[in-house]
Amino acid sequence: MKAERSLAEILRERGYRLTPQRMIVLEAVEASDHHISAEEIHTKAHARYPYMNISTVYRTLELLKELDLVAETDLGGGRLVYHPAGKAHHHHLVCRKCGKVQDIDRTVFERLRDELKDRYGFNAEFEHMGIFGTCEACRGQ
Amino acid sequence: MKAERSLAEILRERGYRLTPQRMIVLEAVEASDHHISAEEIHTKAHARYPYMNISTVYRTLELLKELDLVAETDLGGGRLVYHPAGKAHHHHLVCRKCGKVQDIDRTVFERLRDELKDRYGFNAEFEHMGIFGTCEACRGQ
DNA sequence: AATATTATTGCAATAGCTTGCATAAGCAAT
DNA sequence: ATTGCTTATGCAAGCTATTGCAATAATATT
Repeated sequence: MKAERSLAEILRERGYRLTPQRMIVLEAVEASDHHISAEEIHTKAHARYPYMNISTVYRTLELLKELDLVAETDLGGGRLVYHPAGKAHHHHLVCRKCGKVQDIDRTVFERLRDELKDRYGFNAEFEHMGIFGTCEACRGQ
Repeated sequence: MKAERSLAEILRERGYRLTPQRMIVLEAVEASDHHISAEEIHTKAHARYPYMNISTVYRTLELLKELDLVAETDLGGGRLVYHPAGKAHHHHLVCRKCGKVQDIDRTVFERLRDELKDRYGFNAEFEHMGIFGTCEACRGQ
């Protein structure tokens, strides 16, 4: 059982402040059932709370990433998308042809991580990777 | 021995045209000894040939990627960089702390590629990946 | 060599995201 | 509750990259 810690608590112990904007951005990401873009977050958040600027949305997302509350992924389409961090699936196979996104387990990267560590002493961050390619259905063009 | 095929030839057999702009962009990438940004390419190319617009540079780079003559990589810093394709090294370990970039062999991704293929039927493109993390020297902060 | 066809370019507008700076507001101490 | 310190926000400007469209230029045909 993981203790639920409030956003206020998490922020304050690092010297950050709780603001309505931060609460609302986080809630918007958590409320969304799909990967949501910054623009969508802004639209939703602004409807609830008019004092909500797009640059604040971006800055808040940056902060929530740092706090490991939100994850950012590039699924193509020229915009980054966001979802709550800490879910089971951690990577995304993105088909260039049909656009389908399949979520996969993080474990597939573990062997590669180890190899980069052993061979180059490099500590790679493989989190919420968008992996582009061609899905099974689209194989033969 | 690989036969050298001219740019004109490669373009024409696909229905594309040879233009001074295309020649000069390709030469700028090939002449550069490091990863070069679109803006740098534009500056160099414009000096040689005044009829050279930044949007043409971007469109030409897109084309040269498709022709496998040029590779694009995200090494951070908010801009994409380009280099001639088909060199031995294919991926790049980018240290978030000191910014050092270490080029590595493509083979490290082969096992992962196979695994994604076997488990999900997914044909992943792992080419010229920028892999972010922490290098050996920066390990202990 | 001139003409027709169609790919390509330049320009300007636009999209997504970031940043500097003055103002506003959260928090701690009184 | 008020004050003071410092973080956070809004605004506007700026950066990298993309796109629609009219003008231009490369190729194939005559």
